[in-house]
Order: sequence, then C-alpha cells, then structure tokens
Amino acid sequence: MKDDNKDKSLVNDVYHRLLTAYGLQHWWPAQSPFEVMVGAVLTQSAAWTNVEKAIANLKKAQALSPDAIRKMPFPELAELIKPSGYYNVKVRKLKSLTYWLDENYSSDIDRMEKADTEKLREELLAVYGIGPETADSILLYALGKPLFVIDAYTKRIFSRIGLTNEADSYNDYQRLFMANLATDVIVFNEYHALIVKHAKEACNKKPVCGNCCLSQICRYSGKI
DNA sequence: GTCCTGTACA
DNA sequence: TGTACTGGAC
Repeated sequence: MKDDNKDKSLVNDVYHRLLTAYGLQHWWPAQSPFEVMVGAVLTQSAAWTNVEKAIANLKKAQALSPDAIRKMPFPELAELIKPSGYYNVKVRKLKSLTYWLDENYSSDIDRMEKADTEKLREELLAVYGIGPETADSILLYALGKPLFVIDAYTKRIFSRIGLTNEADSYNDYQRLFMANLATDVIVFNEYHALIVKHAKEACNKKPVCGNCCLSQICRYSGKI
C-alpha cells in the first residue's frame, strides 16, 4: 500500500531543502512569452548557454516574433539557430509552432493565454516537435498556467531519492508533484528550476553526494 | 532503440 | 577525445 502522506511530506521537504540550498532561481529569463516558447523548443537536448546564442541571433535579425519565424526561409532560420544544435529539426519545430499559433490564435499570445489550459495542452501536444515537457514548459513559464514540468533531471533525482522508479511515465511523475503540492505557479516555477540547478550542482549523472542538500533523505546517498 | 548537431568542459 | 546538454519523432 502506497503511503500518500509520506509522498506528500517528501515532495514538500525536497522543495524546501533545495530552496534553502540554492535560493530563488527566477526562471524564465526572457523578454516575452513568445521568447519563452522559442527557448523551450531550442533547449531540447541542448545546453542553455547555446540556446542563448541562438536567441541572441534571432533578436539581432529582428526574427524573434511569430510572423518573422513563420515567413523566414528555412536555411536562413537554420543559420540563426545553429548554435543550439539539431538545427534542421528545430527549424521545423519552430515553423510548426508559429503556423499553429497563427491558424488558431492569429499569432496573438494574449488570445492564446485566455484559452482553457487542458485544451491548450492537447493542442500543443499535437504540434510537431512539442512533447509533454516542452508543452508544460510553455504553459508554465510563458503563460503562467499551473502545470508541473517533468524532465530527465526530475526522474534522475527522485528515483535516486527512492520516491519513484526512473521508468515511471511522464504523467506518473507529474501526478506525484501536482497531487502533493498546493497549486501554485510560483512554487511550480521555482521547484522545476531548482531541480535543474540541483542536477547540475550535485545530482549529476555521476552524483557528488558529499555536499548534497538532500543526502539525509536520499536512498542513493547510502546514509539511509 | 536510433537519429538529430553545435558547444563547452573534463 | 569523450561526454553531456532544461527532448521528441520515427
């Protein structure tokens, strides 16, 4: 029998430990919701420092708008986003996103933001190149919708703690967080960002458990 | 499971 | 020289 209270206590405990260790992360660094959407696509399997270069290129070319990306020739757009890697598939992804935005919301983010969250999520998942993580990142970080973002780091950290199995599905993980946290956009925002921070600082692929703020509650640390 | 790809850092 | 990077399509 699963102990739901224990899950709830641990999910909240981990958040406070990470927050104490690393402080507020203030994601997502961007000047507009559309910039967040573009970043969410470009950062797929790419280091954020490389995404920043691609976004800087787009800004310099006055191309960081739905219309500009939709209308720009494929090779030209590929050249601009090249630093973020996988540039041919990512051009297709950005094009698909902007065509969807144009056809359904006249490229108007405010109009998009007013739509029902579940409906938006379904629509985004149907767009080429947008899977659950990218969809939830866009909904949370661009539009402020209360969805918890799951990524490879979340799976790594929480399966090591012993709260989950790494093979559990995206929806399983999302349910764990959304069922055990108050529905709070700020907390969802910071928690995911802190998970990314922790995966870089300590819970690497080869973990550094010596100076880990979660070692007291993590099975992997060997202390429990 | 494999492919897509430039960049940084050990 | 190898490895990892805030995944998703097929």
